[in-house]
Amino acid sequence: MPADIVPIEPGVSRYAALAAALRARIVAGEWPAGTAIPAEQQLAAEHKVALGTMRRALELLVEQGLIERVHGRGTFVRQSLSGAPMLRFFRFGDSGEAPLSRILGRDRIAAPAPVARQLDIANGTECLRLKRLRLLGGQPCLYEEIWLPLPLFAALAKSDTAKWPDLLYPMFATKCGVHVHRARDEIGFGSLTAAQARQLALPAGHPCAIVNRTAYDLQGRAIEARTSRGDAHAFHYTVTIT
Amino acid sequence: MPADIVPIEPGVSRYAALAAALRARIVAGEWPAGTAIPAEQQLAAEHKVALGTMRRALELLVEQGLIERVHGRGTFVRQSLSGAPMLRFFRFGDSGEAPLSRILGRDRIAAPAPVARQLDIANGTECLRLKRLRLLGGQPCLYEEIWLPLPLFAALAKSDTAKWPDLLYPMFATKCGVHVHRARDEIGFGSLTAAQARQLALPAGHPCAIVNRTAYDLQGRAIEARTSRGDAHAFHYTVTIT
DNA sequence: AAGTGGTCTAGACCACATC
DNA sequence: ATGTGGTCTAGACCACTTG
Repeated sequence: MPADIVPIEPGVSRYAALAAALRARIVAGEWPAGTAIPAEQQLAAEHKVALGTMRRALELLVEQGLIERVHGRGTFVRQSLSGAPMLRFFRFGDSGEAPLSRILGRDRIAAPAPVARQLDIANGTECLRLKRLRLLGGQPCLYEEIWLPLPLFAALAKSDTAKWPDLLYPMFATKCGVHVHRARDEIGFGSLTAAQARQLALPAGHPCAIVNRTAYDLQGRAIEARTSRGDAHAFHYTVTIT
Repeated sequence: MPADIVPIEPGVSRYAALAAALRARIVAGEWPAGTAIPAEQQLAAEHKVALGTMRRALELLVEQGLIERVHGRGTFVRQSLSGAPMLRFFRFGDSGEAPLSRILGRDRIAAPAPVARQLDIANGTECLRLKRLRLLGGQPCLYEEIWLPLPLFAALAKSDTAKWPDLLYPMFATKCGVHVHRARDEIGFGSLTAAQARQLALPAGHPCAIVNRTAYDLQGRAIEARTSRGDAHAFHYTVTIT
């Protein structure tokens, strides 16, 4: 055991400490998303540990979804969530085309208690509230209400929503420096209000699936609260348990 | 590298081959569920590999949910699925009490095409079909239709259903030697037929969550097809994505 | 005290990707 | 040819559980 590096915390394995250290460097932006981090050999030498120990640490970060390893090429910092993960809960008639997005409204408003709790911010903190419709093949399929805590997302308060891209998360990264790394979705069923139903071209009271999302950045801060509603009959999801 | 043991398949790592071999011995019943398998030291010596290689193989089996390792105690073959995993999709008012089960009907009937496909058996194979109500705090909460392929579950064809336990999977193990190891649940949405609604004490046409399950044994054979219906408003499920 | 799994080392060689 | 991650070895020592 190298004597110059002692485990800071008793009861924490060396590889766990290494993983935490590397995680901090990634979060700090030392290696931006998509770039390669140094080779395991070099990292092991830097930290004066055996190769196997460093590999164990990197394995941990892979499990946490922070990095990806590719045989022969290197180890890369993962991109933020960027696909259209909300659509995975629904089966709309079409091919795998990307959904269009139309912003219906945007205002600044104090976070009500449930949203404040979800975002872990003080009750009444000012937020940006978006109303948004998503369309597939010209047909509206999802109606969303999105809350973004305001000091952080100030850059979005005045830009022209008509020019926004169809996917928000990449814009969060470029315009606000917020990288969505993880999200928790809570699924339930309900029925549409008249206003919601109008947007989705469905009758009022129609049954809908409700997905309540909390999105987190690399540091683990909750940075988005979103509620999405879609036709319950289009909902489907598969889970494997063991 | 020991010369007496060559990898059977080119391109398959030694630890993967070891894992497959151990898996086969577990599936064959050499170590029943709940019992400990030999120590990693002994297994490594038996197979003439280094300790690290055997550990890697055991790690694989842990990932597959086949074994559990406990520091200081040993490595154990996991029990079959035995909880009440269907209830995790629903939030019924009560505490964490175990659900009661009432068998409403049982008959032998040829598998229709969708069920045959689900169970991967020939179209028209004879099956046991169960109708079953599950109750929590005296209130009916789930209505289930269960299909079991018949040569395998013959032991259940005549036994008194009134004496069956509230959980089926442990009975599958004791009476039929079938160990449910993995299950795939497909979640959808629909509405109750008049007959279903009557059983659940809900109005006909009431919205319901539909969980279509396929259960598999250790060998990976599909051994149960089940459709469960419950009040859509009681449905809730949480997923984390990364 | 004895036996188990968990951590760590310091090497060697292999397989894959790129230039 | 070079550099990357993946596999494998043969040890040592530590931490936990049980008689």
